Amino acid sequence: MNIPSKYNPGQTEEKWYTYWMEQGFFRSVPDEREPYCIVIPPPNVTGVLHMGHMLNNTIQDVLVRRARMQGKNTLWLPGTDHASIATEAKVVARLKEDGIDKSEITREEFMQYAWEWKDKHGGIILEQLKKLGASCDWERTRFTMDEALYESVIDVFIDLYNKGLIYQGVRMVNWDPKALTALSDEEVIFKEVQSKLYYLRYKVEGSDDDWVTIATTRPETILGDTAVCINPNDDRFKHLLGKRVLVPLINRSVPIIKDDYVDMEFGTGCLKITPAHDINDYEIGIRHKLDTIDIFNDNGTLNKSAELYIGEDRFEARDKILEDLEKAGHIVKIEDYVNKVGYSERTDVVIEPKLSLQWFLKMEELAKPALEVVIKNTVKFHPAKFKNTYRHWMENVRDWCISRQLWWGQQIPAYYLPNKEIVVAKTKEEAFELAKQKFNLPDLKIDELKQDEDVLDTWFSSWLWPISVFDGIRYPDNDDIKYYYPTNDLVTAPEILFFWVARMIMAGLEYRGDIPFKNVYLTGIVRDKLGRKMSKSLGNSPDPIELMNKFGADGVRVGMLLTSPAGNDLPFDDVLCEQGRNFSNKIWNALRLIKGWNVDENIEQPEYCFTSAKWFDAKMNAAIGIIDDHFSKYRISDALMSVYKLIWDDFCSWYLEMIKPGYQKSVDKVTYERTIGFFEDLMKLLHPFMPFISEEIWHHLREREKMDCIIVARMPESKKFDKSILEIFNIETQVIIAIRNLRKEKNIPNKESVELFIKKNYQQEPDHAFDSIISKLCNLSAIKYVDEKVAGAASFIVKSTEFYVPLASSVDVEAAIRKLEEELEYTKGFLNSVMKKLSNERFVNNAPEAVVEKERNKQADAEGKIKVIEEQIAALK
RNA sequence: GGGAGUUUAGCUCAGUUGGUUCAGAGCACCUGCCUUACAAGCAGGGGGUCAUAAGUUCGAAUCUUAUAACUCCCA
Repeated sequence: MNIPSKYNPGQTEEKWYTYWMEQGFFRSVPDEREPYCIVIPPPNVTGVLHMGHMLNNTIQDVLVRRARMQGKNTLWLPGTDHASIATEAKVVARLKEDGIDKSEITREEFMQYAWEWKDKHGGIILEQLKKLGASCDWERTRFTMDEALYESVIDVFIDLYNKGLIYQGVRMVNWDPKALTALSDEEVIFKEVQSKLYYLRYKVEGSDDDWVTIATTRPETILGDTAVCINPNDDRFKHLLGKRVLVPLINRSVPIIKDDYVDMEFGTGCLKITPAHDINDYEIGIRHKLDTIDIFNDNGTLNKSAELYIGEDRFEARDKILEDLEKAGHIVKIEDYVNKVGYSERTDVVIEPKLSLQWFLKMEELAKPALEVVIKNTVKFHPAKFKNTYRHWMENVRDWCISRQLWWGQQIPAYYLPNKEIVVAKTKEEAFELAKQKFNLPDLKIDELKQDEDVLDTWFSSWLWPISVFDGIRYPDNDDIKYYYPTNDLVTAPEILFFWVARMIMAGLEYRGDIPFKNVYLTGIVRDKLGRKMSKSLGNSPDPIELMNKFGADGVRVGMLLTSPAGNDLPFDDVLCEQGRNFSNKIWNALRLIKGWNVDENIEQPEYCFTSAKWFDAKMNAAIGIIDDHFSKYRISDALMSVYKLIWDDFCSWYLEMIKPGYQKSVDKVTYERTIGFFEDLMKLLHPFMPFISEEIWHHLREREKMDCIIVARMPESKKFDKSILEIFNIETQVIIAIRNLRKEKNIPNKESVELFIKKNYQQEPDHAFDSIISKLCNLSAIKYVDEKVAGAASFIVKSTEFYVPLASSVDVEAAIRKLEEELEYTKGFLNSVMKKLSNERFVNNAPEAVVEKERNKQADAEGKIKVIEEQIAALK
């Protein structure tokens, strides 16, 4: 057999992915088996694969592959969302390149362009996920604008409207003047900006020279002022109460009011109130029944209500008004000031707080049960610390603004009548009939109905995802939804805990009467080595595809998982993937070793092989128990590390070395078969983490039938095992390590065999089980059990057993004594600490029996050892 | 300003109801080895006042309180 000494993942990975697809191993349809289902957090159609997706989807694939190997009917359902703002921005930009302005084309034409764009670019991420090994059922790929999902969104809107949960209202929204749409709070990024605080003076009405000075960062908004406000406890301004002031330049008379909101320490203690353009001012405006003057157009230019600078951009207007205020003598002073300004996540322009008519969904009633299921652990969060954050949000939830001033998305099914009334219905025809009936308008013509121009927030599609992908909104009793819902696990980032996870729980409870998933695994954020978030602008994100080309998908998967406990950020470093690649190579070489052996059916199994196999069997079963436990707690990194150590340390470094036949010797059939069996089980344990190399090895180990693939093999379960052999082995390894150290110290090459004498003390019976193994690993020519100390030999002590290795060269007695004395001192100190506990009556009386018993054992061990050491020292002297 | 979380080896993190030699793992580091599977490797080794202080307890990395630093969410 000619296997290269370096594993080459590229070809192997592509080969197996294709093969799995051909055999339909990812496909799932309902049957009698227990289902296991994950719906993918739909990536945005505008995106390309980044490190966050890599982490997230690697974890999902691990869970899915494990479930599949546990014999469950496993479905990982892939898909994408339409990302209305981001996609529309891309499409608009593309049209602009072609010289087309969005305002010049119809909605239908625009939608056609958008669909073309989506068909061309929308599937990139999903294709990239295949390279990672994602075992999704691609036949079930869904998109939030697919007909079924689109209609589900509309149905839900109508239903919630009819339940009185959806309403239209004027609200202060985050307005993006470039995208011309409202944004949710989560889509606004606050940045610290070096700006100025302008102190402006307003003349008191009817006075000659009385002035009030206010401070503002946005002087252009004074044109929308409708009051000046002071704190009721502020004695400095008491004399002003009841008076009015004139807004500079336009001389609008506005009242002076008092409100607790005003911070007496900040600025001058006088606050200008612009209800149309500041959320806090808006609330004060409501409390004091102030006028609201909106001075901006939707695109951020000033409108007629501003009286001045009409048609100019808000920032140009700021420059101009400052000049004019200066000339008119209204500027008192200007200070440097750092404040936080909101920017649009999508277009990066400064957000304008703006009053606008939007559609809202009432949250309070929906939030209550959604909070309860998390508090009661019906939906479990991993890690659980996010429960607190979730509760805090759900208890302070605000109504959800669900309308967006865009075209790409589900158009709101609300129709306006000439009489300004609104009807909500699925089609224009239905709306027409409804309108005639409801408002008694027999003469109404269908063309007089005008549908709301706006679309729904993308999250208003995503929150239905675990239901709508199975068409469970339109057909609540279909086989798929009944079988797969509730799904099992959801893997996502904590950043979207609220506006996605929470809302899915609400929708699930509302439309299925049941939670959408049982477990939520929250990943961390992938950062660079310096702890910075990966971003395009910093250019600090590696290209996942290149990484996979360099280290193999298996290697990158391991790299992603090695340092990513749930909920913790992952400081990513290439060396992690390198570690993964090296691990692949280690496994590969274990295969090379075993496949290089000559198997001789005529030889008996040697004792050392029998014992080695017995030990490894126990070791593996113990490890399986640990791995299962890690998985049950969603400790994926720990599970991987357990598999890693089981393969590398226990299997390769210990077991294979133990059974490895000598140069040009053959291995017996029993040992060989046993070893192949172990290797198979190890590959099964590894498969969820490293699907490709494990499948490749699986097929090298034996000739297989077409469908006999590891991806559908049964995961080994922990069987009963002999614990005592593990304990004995631990002691034996100490002996082996001591002999290796001895060889190193004394410069005895491994090729040169030595003898080992063992002196048991305290009537202990020799245990020969591992003698042949120690003999092999340490190249001993003989092991002899003796009753007397061996003079002139190097020695060491394990527990209270003495070991002697006679050496050709003379033993340095001084050094030996020094070493023994050090050990004696340490052991005495240890005994001392044990005795302290045992002589403390309160310890003996209060501590549990088992704990006291253990201390007594420690005492006996230490005393025994001390005696042995002392005897050795005496003998040497 | 309000809330939550974190702090253990150079780095990233484990450490369950306080109780085994409990101070751990991986990586990194140091030393010696190209030993017929693997130098992408083998064998061995060093390294931490468990953020600080006080308290509870027979016993504290673990529980309590205070302090400090950092992170996130909300306003």
